[in-house]
Amino acid sequence: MKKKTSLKDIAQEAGVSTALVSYVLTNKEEKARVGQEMAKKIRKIAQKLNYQPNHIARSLKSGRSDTIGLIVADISNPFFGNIARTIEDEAKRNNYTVIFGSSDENLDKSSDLINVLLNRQVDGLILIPTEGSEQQIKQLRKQQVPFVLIDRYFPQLPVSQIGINNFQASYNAISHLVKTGHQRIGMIAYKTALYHINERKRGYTEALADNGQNSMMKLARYSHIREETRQAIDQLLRGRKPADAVFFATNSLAIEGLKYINELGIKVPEELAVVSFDESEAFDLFYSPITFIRQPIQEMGNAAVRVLLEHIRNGEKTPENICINSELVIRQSSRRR
Amino acid sequence: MKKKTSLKDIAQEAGVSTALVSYVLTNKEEKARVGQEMAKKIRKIAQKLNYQPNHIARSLKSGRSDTIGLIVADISNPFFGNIARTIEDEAKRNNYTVIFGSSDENLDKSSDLINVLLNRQVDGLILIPTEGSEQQIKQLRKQQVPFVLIDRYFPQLPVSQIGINNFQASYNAISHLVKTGHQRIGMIAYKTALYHINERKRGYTEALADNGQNSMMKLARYSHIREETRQAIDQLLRGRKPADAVFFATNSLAIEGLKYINELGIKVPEELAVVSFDESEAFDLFYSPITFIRQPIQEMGNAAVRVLLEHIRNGEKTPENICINSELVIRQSSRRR
DNA sequence: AAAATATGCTTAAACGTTTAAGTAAACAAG
DNA sequence: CTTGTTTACTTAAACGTTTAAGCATATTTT
Repeated sequence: MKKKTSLKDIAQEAGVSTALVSYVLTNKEEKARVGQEMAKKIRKIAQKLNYQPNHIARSLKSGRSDTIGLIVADISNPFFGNIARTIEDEAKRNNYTVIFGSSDENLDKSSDLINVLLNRQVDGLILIPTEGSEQQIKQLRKQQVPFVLIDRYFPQLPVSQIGINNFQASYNAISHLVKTGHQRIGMIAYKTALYHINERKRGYTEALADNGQNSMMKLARYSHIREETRQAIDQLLRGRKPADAVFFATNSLAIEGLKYINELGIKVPEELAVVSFDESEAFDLFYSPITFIRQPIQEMGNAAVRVLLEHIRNGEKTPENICINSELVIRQSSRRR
Repeated sequence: MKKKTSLKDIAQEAGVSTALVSYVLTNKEEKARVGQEMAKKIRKIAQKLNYQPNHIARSLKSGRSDTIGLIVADISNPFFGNIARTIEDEAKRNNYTVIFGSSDENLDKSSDLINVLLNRQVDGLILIPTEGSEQQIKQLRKQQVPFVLIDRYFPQLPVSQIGINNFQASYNAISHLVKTGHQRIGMIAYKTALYHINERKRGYTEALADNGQNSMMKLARYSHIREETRQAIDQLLRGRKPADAVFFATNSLAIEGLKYINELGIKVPEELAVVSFDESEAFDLFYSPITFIRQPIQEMGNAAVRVLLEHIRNGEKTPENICINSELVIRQSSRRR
């Protein structure tokens, strides 16, 4: 790679010190009382040599990198991809760059990534934490690294977190299914310690209880999503009293589930109503468009960046918990029976 | 953020110079003939103080950042998300970090991003270039920045590019539709100057010509994908001799198209066979799973990283063009009629 | 006319590393 | 007992910035 022009090159060409060049090119001419003519000359030379400041040198000096690290749980899931996108946009709007990595729901990978990003001197982190990463989070807190969690959160940890009210969203979705005449509503969720998922389960259970219905909760492991989602559906539909509706806790579960429902030739919503958390193009395309809970991705991403920059600039005084409203988008798959 | 421990801190504690510490912690003790005891002591102190090297300082010294920049066309599209993922994995395997941005198919944004990434002293770039970005590419070449293009390419430019044989893939897909008895095969593609898309069109046209069928090509603009895809379908299905099959040039087009096909109540594949480029979860979920052209994302991503690192390490002698085979995944939506 | 101030620049140190070159002491070889 | 070699370290410069402090010279104030 061709060597880039430095302040020194410009200084040489202009016959002045690098300090002067620096003052001019960072618009501190006033403060540094640089002569008008010289300023003009320096700028012209900078232009001619196509000077671009070396961000690394600047960072070393300033101690800031104007970079934030983003760790998502799985970048191949469009939900996280979209979060990444809004975060990148919002960061850029604030003159920050994003370095990112995907933990792929893996604790070691997540730990590695945190280290890599911190070594690159990111000014702060935005995390979609993996199951079991409390220790990593606590460690960050101890090191006083500015960071915020997004999407997933740990209610017992005193750290800044951005999310939705998973309990309420779930409760509303189930209420909707009850109102539309469904009497045997199953749910398929992950077997996990992740709080946000368990809140979704709780919303389901309480809504059913409040309506005098029994819970039919089935769990699948993330690592065995295909087989265990299928098993779950088999169990829900088996027996004398099969489910007449199913609520999926995430888009990935719904997609696996719907594939199987298709294979079984089960008609949605006639035989089985379907509602899912999260969004997916596949939901639009299904012959009976799927009712789903839309998470306000843009607001979440923007809030994460805003809170993080706040922490970076003012030091983390007090954690900020932001809960944004989600929306139930009602479509054909949960039509009144 | 708490100040991290530096070589100086360790040196102080050990009562030696920073140089010695550096030699030990970069495993150059042999070469620098550091005493065994002292080496041990230094390592112990480093451990105790949880020393993590400052990557920025190292970069400034070495001129390398061990970072590669990635610019994708649209991170919210899972196709690009998956490319990003494999690139990040492969880069990490080679001890490189990825900084990324999404150009969102926008020339100015792309130009901005290139600048930001270069200012951060990335060692090289991987680009999914936007339409009309030839000038930016040429500029990079002139600056002798190591870079490779992936997915999209400019055949007339002497730069390294990774892609599939779009012409052949398209030709095969159409041949398959012909073999399965389709006689009026339409195509919906973007109105664009992007070479890879136009190769897909050419594959379609030639395959039809070789089989004595007439072209029914419809174009939509990326910026008006919804309306114009619908128009295109209307046109294909109108008239005395409506299409009996349609070939979509990308997954986004297919998804828009299929939504409309659903709305119209057209039965796939009985009334209309469907084949698409690219993959999508929605294709699996469609009541009649969609036949599609699977791009070897992992191989592409790995190749991009490999070629880029090659260029970074050895200087770009001669551009490398890599063409990887794609695969036609045949399913129900193109069943024999 | 001396003192104060303004103007336009330079010097030098610092950020945290790396690494070639230097040095002092211990030891071996002639 | 000089000379040479080895061992174990230190010094110092460098990467490209930023910025406080310094220093002439010119101009204004008293």
